[in-house]
Amino acid sequence: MDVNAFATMWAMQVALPVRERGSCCDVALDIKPAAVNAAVDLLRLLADPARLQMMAALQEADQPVCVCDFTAALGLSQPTISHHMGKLRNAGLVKVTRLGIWSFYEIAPGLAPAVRDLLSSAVAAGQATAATKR
Amino acid sequence: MDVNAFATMWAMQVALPVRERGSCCDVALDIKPAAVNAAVDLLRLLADPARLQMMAALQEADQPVCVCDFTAALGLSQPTISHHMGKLRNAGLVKVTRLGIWSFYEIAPGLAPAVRDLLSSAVAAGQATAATKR
DNA sequence: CAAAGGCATTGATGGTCGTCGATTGGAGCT
DNA sequence: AGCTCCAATCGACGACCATCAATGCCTTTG
Repeated sequence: MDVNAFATMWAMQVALPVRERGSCCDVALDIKPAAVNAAVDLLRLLADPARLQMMAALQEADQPVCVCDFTAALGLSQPTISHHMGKLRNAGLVKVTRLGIWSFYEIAPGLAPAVRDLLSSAVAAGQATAATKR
Repeated sequence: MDVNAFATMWAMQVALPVRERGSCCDVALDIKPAAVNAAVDLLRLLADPARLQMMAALQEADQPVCVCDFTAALGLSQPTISHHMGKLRNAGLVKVTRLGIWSFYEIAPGLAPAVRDLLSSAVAAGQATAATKR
């Protein structure tokens, strides 16, 4: 039942189907708290321009990417990039391999497909809303 | 090319394919800044336990949901719920219809499918990572 | 009309996070 | 050894945000 049917019943003075005055408060929050916290942590990790762009670039890159590449591409200082990478690395989203002086980052091999889908959906949704907001 | 081939070439003292000392900094950040900002805004909206659970509940609900339902279900004060709902409403994610003294919320009818996919992916990724972290 | 209930708004507060400068630790080159 | 380069860590500052108490608006009920 949509809200139009709701309003129609209201106009017809028909009793509300479930809810009456004072009989509030029954919603189905059927997601486990642990899953909610995990989802929120993932979303907060991606909810940053630098981290989102780095993750998107790593997902489309066919080679591991050096840190120094990101510093110039994003216009951020090296400690900031390292700080963001540390968060992604600590969360298990990326894998680092030190090679000589450089540190090369790539998407973690064992990353859950759902997380990859989340990343893809995020960029797709961003492009969609950016197109409509124009 | 994966990082193993990278390391192999390094051990064999083969010259690095593209990168040499001092020739850093070339990555493809092929996402428009507007899309990045839109995606980040969306992610930050969903990166909150209350908002994520409310959006997930609205997406699975077959009826518009009253505000008072969320206040009790989430254990938050009424101004806090209203504050979160104001953000979701301002972003165009939900639609509100006042009916008497109650305000009923539902997913915005014209919401882009990509955004719905993002929401679904978020809960799926949260459940997946919560299962692996166990 | 007066009272009560539900929701939105405001103001204030405490905590979190992004950013950068400075420093440290390695690794290669001379 | 000494120098240079890159990356990670530390400390600090500034901004943003989630939360709640108080208030006001609107609607319904008595």
